[in-house]
Amino acid sequence: MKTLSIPKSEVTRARILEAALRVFRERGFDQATMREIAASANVAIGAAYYYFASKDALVMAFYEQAQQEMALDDARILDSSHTLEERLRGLITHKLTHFAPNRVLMSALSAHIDPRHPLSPFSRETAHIRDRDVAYFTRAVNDSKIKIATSVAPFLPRLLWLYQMGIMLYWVYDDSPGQKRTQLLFEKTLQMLMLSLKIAGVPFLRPLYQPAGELLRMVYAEERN
Amino acid sequence: MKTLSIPKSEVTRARILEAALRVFRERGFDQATMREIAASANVAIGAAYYYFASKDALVMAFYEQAQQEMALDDARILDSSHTLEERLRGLITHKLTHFAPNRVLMSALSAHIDPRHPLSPFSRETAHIRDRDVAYFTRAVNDSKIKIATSVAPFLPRLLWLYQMGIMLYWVYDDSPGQKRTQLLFEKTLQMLMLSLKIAGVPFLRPLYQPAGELLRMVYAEERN
DNA sequence: CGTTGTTTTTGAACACGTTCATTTCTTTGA
DNA sequence: TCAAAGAAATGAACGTGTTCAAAAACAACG
Repeated sequence: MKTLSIPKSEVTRARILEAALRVFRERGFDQATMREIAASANVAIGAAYYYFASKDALVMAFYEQAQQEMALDDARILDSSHTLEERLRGLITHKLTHFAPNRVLMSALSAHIDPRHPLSPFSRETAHIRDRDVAYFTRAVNDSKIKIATSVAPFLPRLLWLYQMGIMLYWVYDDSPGQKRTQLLFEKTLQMLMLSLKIAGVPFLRPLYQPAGELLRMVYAEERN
Repeated sequence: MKTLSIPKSEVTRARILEAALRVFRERGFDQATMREIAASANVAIGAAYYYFASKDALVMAFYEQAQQEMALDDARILDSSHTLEERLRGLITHKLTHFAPNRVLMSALSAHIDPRHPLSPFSRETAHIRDRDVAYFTRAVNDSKIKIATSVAPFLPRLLWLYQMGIMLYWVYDDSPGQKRTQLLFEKTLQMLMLSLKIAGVPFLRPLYQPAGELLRMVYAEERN
C-alpha cells in the first residue's frame, strides 16, 4: 500500500461515488440503477458493491462528504456570530445553500421516517452523522446569552436539530420557484422560536413547560442503541 | 354477474387481502413476498395484481377496510362526548386499540415522509383516506365549546390530524412493553394541547399566534393537487 | 524471478415486485 | 344450446438491488 500518493483503491472509490452522484442528479435516486452507475464509473457492478454496501450507502457517503466540506464554514459561522438566532440562521442557511445543487437527491435521505431504515435520519446507521450535526447546535447554544429552563435545556440542541430537519424536509419538497416558501417558513418560524424561548421563563407558562420537560426525558431516555 | 350472493370475484379479492395480512403479520411488510401471499391465497401471482395494483395497494386496502370498521364506533364517540379533549382522547385511543393487532404492519404505512411516495400519509394516493380522517376532527372541533383564534381555526382539524399522526408514529415504533410510553406521551401532550388552546387567546401571546396564522395559510395554500 | 497471500474486480445468478400475452372460466343474447 | 364477448386467472419474463464464487491484479518475501 502506497503512502505517498493516493492509493489506487481510493481513486476507484471516488470515481464510483462521483459517477453515482452524476447519475442520481440525472435520473433521481429511484430511477438511477446500480448498473448505470457502475457503467458510468467504468467498473463492473460488483466493484460498486465492494466499496459501498448498498445503493443507500452511496447517498450516505455523499452526506458525509458534504458534512466535511461544510465543517470549516460552520465553525466560522459559530465564531463570527454570538446570538443564538444569528447562529441558527447561519447554520441552516449555509446547509440549504450547500445542498441546493443536490436538493433532489436529498429527498432520498429524508424520505424515510422509519428509524429502522438505514437511510432514515433517526436510524442507528446515521447516528454518527446525526451526532456530528447535533454537536454544532450544542456549540450554538452553549455560550449564547439565552436563558433556558433547566428542565428543557439538556434537550435543546437535539430539539434544534429536529427543527432544522423540519426545515430541510419542507425545503426538499418545496417546489415554489427558488424555494421561496421555505425561506418564508424559515424566517417566520425562527422568530417564533426565539420568542418562545424568551417567554419560556414566565411563570404563566409553567404548566406547559413542566410536563414538556418530563416528556422529553422519557422520549430521549433510551436514545442509546 | 350474480346479484343475490356475493360475486365470486369479491370472494377472491377478499381471500387475497386476508392472505396478505396473514403473511404481513407473520413476516412483516418488507419480508413478505407477493409470491408467498399469492400462494397463501391459492392463486397465481398475476391474480394478486389483477385485484391490487401493487404490494403497497394491499396495505392501503387494509387501512381503508379498517377505516370502515371504525366508522360506527367513531360516530358513537363523537356523539357521546362533548368536550374536544374527550373526543380527541376517544378517537385516538380507539384507533390505537383497533390497530393494535397489526401495529407492526402499520409501520409500512408510516415509513415514508416523501409526499410523492404512494404509501406516504401525505401523498395524492392517500388523499381520500386522509380527508375522511380529517373530517372526524372537523366534527370533533365544530360544536365543542373551544374558542379558537380565527387565524388558526380553519386549520385546526388538519393540525389535529397531524397531531394524531405523530402519536401513531411514535406508537408504531414504541417498543416499550404494551406501548406504555405512547400512553404517557398521549396523555401528557393532550393536556398540553388543551392548555395551549385555552391560553391562545391571551394578548400576551399574540406575537406568536399571528405569524402562526400567516404560516399556516402559506403551508396549506396549494394543498389541492 | 517465482511463490504465496492479499486486495481488487468480474459478471453470472438470485429473489424480488411487476408486466403482459395467453389461457380458462363465466356471462350474455338469440 | 351454442357462439361470442367479457371477466378472471395463469405463469413466464423483465428489470431491479444484491450476493458470491471465481479470476485478475497487486504486494511481499526469499
